[in-house]
Amino acid sequence: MSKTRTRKSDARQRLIETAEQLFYADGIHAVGIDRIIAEAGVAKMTLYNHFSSKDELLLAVLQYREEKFDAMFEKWMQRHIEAGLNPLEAFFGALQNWFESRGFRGCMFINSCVELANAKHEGSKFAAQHKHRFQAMLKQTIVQTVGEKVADAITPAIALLVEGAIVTAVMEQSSTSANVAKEAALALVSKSSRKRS
Amino acid sequence: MSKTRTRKSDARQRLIETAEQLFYADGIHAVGIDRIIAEAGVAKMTLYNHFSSKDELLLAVLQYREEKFDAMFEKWMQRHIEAGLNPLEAFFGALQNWFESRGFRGCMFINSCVELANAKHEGSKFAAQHKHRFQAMLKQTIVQTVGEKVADAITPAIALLVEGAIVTAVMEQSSTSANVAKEAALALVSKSSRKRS
DNA sequence: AGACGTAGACAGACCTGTCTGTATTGTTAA
DNA sequence: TTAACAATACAGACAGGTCTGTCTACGTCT
Repeated sequence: MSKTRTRKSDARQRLIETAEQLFYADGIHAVGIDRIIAEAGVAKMTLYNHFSSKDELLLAVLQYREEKFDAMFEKWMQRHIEAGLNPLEAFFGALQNWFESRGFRGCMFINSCVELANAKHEGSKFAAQHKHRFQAMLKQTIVQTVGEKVADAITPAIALLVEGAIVTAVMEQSSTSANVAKEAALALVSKSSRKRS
Repeated sequence: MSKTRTRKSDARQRLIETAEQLFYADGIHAVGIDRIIAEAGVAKMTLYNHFSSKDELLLAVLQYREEKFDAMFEKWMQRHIEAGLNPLEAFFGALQNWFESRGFRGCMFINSCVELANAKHEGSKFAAQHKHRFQAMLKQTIVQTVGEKVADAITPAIALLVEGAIVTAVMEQSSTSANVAKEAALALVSKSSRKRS
């Protein structure tokens, strides 16, 4: 309760959360160690006791970000489902919520890949894996709406719409791409369902 | 013809082309002035005589990149059209050519926006404008295939497919997203044409 | 002579990561 | 209850490198 640590490793979590905000807002290269420790209120040696390098901190940040993002997205989707939307519509509703959330600056995993500029970097690998996991979640959502067969056929295309909507939301500083993607996804669903029913 | 300049401003062009390659391959922050001038074989003062800052060099690079990219893309499309594809199919063929080109690392304009992390930066603004110009070109392509009415309705969605395909090609280190986007675009076209014809 | 280039030292800021020394905590043991 | 100890955290100097941008002095072409 005094000015030093309060529990086992409060400092570690504070570092991760601070770094996540800074990396997301300003980019990885633009944020130095000194700024992270200053804003986290932590000594430099504490950082290097928990993480062997900035890269390792970044990796912990990405893992944390994935958990946090997934939880946030699920919550938004749930709200739309409770409002009576079907799962796929709820997905795009959540996407729009995200685009309109404070400080939105695109997908941290895409951004990290771009900044790292090296597919072999652990951060890039993790980002690629995240995209697979996210697409798996999207596929489950589509399965719930149109069944396994149709979902298999159209999930990759809808995933492209989603990625495109994210990038476009950043570039245009607008959330309208979520709706464009939703309408296109529903069009693909209806076309694909008709063909197979 | 000696070891110094050969014409009016050979050095300037060499700086732009060198910086373009380096910025695209490794990112803006990761590439320092010293490296650019070393690889361009130019003195530092020559750079600062032509450009007042790194940011201004970046802007010149983005302008050059747009011209170069447009020319390259047109050439690829033309080749597919000569092979008998319709304009929209040719567009996606060119997209795939791009994804498979040596050193492909996504869209430099998206990447710049991500790295600059500031929508007010001149580079970000230029990148956003480029996207509008590129989408206008895409729309003209769609008009040629399905007419103005349908094009108006589906161009934004197809643009999302294209952006998504670019990002996915980077993340997955694969060009297959070009085909996924093409099939989805054709599906949207056929659905939209049927509805209106 | 003047325009344009080269080479490279330099300032001042910032970067990552190491190191020393001190303070506060919880646990263990007397 | 209190003394001692190990963990953990703090503050901040430091090394060695990189960054952008400025400056001087010199070369080479028209």
